[in-house]
Amino acid sequence: MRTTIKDIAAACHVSAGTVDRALNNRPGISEKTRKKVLDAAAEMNYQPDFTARSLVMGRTLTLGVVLFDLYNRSFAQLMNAIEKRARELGYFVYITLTDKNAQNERTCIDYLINRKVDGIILFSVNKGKEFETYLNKLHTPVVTIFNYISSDLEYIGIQERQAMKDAVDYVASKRYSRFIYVSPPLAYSGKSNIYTQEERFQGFLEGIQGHKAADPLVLKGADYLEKLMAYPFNKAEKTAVVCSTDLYALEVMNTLKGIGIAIPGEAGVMGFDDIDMLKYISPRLTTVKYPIVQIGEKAVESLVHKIEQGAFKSVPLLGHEIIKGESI
Amino acid sequence: MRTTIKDIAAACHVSAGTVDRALNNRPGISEKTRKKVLDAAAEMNYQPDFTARSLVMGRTLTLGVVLFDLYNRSFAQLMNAIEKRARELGYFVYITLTDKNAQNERTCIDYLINRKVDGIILFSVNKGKEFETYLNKLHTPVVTIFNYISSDLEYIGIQERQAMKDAVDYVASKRYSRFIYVSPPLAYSGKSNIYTQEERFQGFLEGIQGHKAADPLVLKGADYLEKLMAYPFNKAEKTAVVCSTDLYALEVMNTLKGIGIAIPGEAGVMGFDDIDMLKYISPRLTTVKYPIVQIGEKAVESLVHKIEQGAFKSVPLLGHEIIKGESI
DNA sequence: GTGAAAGCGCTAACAA
DNA sequence: TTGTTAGCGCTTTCAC
Repeated sequence: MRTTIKDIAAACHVSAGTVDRALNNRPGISEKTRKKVLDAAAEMNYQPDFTARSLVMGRTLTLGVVLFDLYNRSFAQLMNAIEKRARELGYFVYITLTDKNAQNERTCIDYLINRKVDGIILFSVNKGKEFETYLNKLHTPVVTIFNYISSDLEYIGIQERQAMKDAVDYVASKRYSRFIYVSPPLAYSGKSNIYTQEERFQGFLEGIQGHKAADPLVLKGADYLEKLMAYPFNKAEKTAVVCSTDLYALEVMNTLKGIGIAIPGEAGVMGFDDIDMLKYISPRLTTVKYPIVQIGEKAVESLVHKIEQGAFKSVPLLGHEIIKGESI
Repeated sequence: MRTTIKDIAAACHVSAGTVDRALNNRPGISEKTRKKVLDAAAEMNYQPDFTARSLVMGRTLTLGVVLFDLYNRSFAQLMNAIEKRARELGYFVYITLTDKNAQNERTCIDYLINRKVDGIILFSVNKGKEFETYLNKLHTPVVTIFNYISSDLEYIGIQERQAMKDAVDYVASKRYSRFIYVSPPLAYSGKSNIYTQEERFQGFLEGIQGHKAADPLVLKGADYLEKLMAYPFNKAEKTAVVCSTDLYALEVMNTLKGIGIAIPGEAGVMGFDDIDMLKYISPRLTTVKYPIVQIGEKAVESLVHKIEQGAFKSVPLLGHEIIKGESI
């Protein structure tokens, strides 16, 4: 059996309370007994049982993360940052993946609550009043990232809309007269929380409004590549394909290359995310970069602040930057 | 306050024991009271407290994963697979990232133990007798992946050596007369557990032995790209650059492109891992594919089998396959 | 079939 | 300064 506080108490001929005082640096104990207990604990290789501690304290020193999956590079980087910062602050991390399934997401959150996590970092596909109420009744702090849910909930992210608008401005400065917007998730509009995608789309619309371009072709849904192949690209009127994430942009580039459209000669491609793999891909994708690692870190910090100090450390929307590649 | 078993007991005028019997489908309770309790529980929105249950049962239904980081694509895919399978089997997953720091890794394992995880999936940088003893004293099942530690510990992986040997055979079939091997982690030989890297290297050595090639240039350490640039590539004697992972292969390709060496004209490049990003990169990297998702799934299944049935579900080394690209 | 009581390992309030 | 006691919410044993 593992050494318990009782074993130490017996070995030192003191009570469990005293052992607790020594072990956890609590006041009201003499240096002498403290040392005696500490020595015994070390010798007996005592390791505290967090399960028991959690039960009595009602805290677990654990954060729950609810994410779609780890396929997207950004998610992996995000998760990495969260785990790192959390452990620096003394917290463990439960990772739960929802596969973008709303029902699944609810189950994940429920389970995290049952396991008494001290806080939750939530990248949600759920949204709406009912869900909001549910979250607020949790009595467990939640910080949302990327997909905004409501102003009642702490949120950390970037100015998605402005970022995409800036991207479009940049594209326009390169004299493109026709625009295609690629964002398959928009097909889930209304059904799922795709706030981030919707904001980017709005930013795109606002962006092209400023420039006298033809009505854009908007590609929502999984068949975007087929639609793209049917599009009449032509050198006289250069077309810019603006994508809501780098992954789509890469697919677009592959497809265009496949049908012999020169990039950026005939068509320009704009991404969003600046995933780290881009450096191996040519032409270098022009994209929007934002501080994904910081988002993870700030989310943890704000959440822990709430847990320990009672209030979130509110974080202003973080900045972004156009990475000028060769694809536009 | 959350509804507890006591609340239900009070509401139903029964004892806590009876509620427990009803809730957990235990025998020794009439259908009538069971229904009454279940109804009350549903109505009162009862959610069991895992912390308390864990304390008394000594089990947490939680698996701990110890990984380097999530930067490598394969790790992210692996983690994704582990979480998915684990939750299918009713387990939650603690993710802990070690940054390849041996000390850190020990701390992670210790903490996981204190939190009473039911099992650990370990991708270790530690190794050696002392570490082995430590792991064996844990009384918590451990399954190791990739970096083999000892035959006393469950291990899931592929035939790394044979896989690299096959890769070299394939390369040789393409009439390369000179070989460079790239594996920066080999610089940590002896210091860190780099079993996987060492096996691949051995496979490489065994591989070229069969083919009358000149002594290979082996690039260990972080300066592999500089060394590569200084290498006298020449068209008459084609050189194959065999890399221990795709990430190095991509760096190599970037560097070679940078100095104007044609691939595969002057130099061939061979990878290992088949990360999913390859499909966006040209020339298509020739590489070795292995079932990373399966490794994650099998690790979970074997571990859970051990936890629940008392014995690991021993898994034979999984297969691999050469993906024929255009880089060799 | 059900209730009462003990206890998992720890913390915290109150006595001494 | 120290010991004692009473839980945290649940499971489990043993009476009845």
